[in-house]
Amino acid sequence: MGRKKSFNTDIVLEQIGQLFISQGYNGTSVDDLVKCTGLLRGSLYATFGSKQGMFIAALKRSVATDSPAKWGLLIVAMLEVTSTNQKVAQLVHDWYQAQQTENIAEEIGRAVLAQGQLIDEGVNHGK
Amino acid sequence: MGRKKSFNTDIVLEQIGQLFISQGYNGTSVDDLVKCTGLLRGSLYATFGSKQGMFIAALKRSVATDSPAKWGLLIVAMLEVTSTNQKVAQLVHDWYQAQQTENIAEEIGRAVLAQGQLIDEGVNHGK
DNA sequence: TTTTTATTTGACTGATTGGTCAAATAAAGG
DNA sequence: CCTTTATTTGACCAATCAGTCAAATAAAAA
Repeated sequence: MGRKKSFNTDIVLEQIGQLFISQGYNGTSVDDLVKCTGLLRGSLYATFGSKQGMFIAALKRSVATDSPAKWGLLIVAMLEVTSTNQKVAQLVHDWYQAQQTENIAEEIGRAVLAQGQLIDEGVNHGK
Repeated sequence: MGRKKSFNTDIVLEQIGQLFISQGYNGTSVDDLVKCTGLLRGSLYATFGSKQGMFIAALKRSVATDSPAKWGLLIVAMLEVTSTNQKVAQLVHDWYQAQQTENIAEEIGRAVLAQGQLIDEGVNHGK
């Protein structure tokens, strides 16, 4: 019943996540998200409710699907969103508790260095 | 000659650095910096030229004095500033090259986890 | 076909952003 | 004291921000 959605939510969340990773949360405007998804503001707000809703949806999906984007979004969350958004703080906390990765700190650190263009991501770290 | 500065630049840079660390670069407005330093916009701009100038001055000082704030500012730089500011990219790059810390990635990762309130900073990491 | 429901469209808003600048103020030199 | 130089003050500005909403559109239900 009613009109059909004209886009694939998973693809849109992928695009949103990539933009948040490359520009940060506060460095990304809703206008930026409009341009990168090809949707209009109204559709984005109708679907996700708010900018924080867009971020949370992208973060949830990346964690749920264990996407590689997960690390970037979790880092952005910890540095820019956690302190002002309880829902995100909870999500990150829950992820951390369920975490099995051997050395999370090192994994995160290398993602940060890669974002800063100091190392190439995915390169095997020499002892 | 001329009027004397009414503030201590080192103290102001310390305050600015702390705010950038806790709120991120784009999450911190010049109004925020005005409030936290007690100076007025005009004085901040007369001294540092721009918001980026304020960040760079705080980053340079923290690296030069090897302040503990160094890690937080370098992380904010890598995630939010490096990609749009060549001067900051150069500063971060130069720091990385001169770097001697054994496992930088792990050090950075733990600072990120601490910012996200997932671990306590300075706690000795159990194997 | 008509009604009902869901989505799209994009113009609009009030608040906040980084940055400017003329006037006021204070210190030193003559 | 008067001039010169440096800093402070805070009102102001255009641009951008996140968010809203009435109207248009499209699909299913009756």
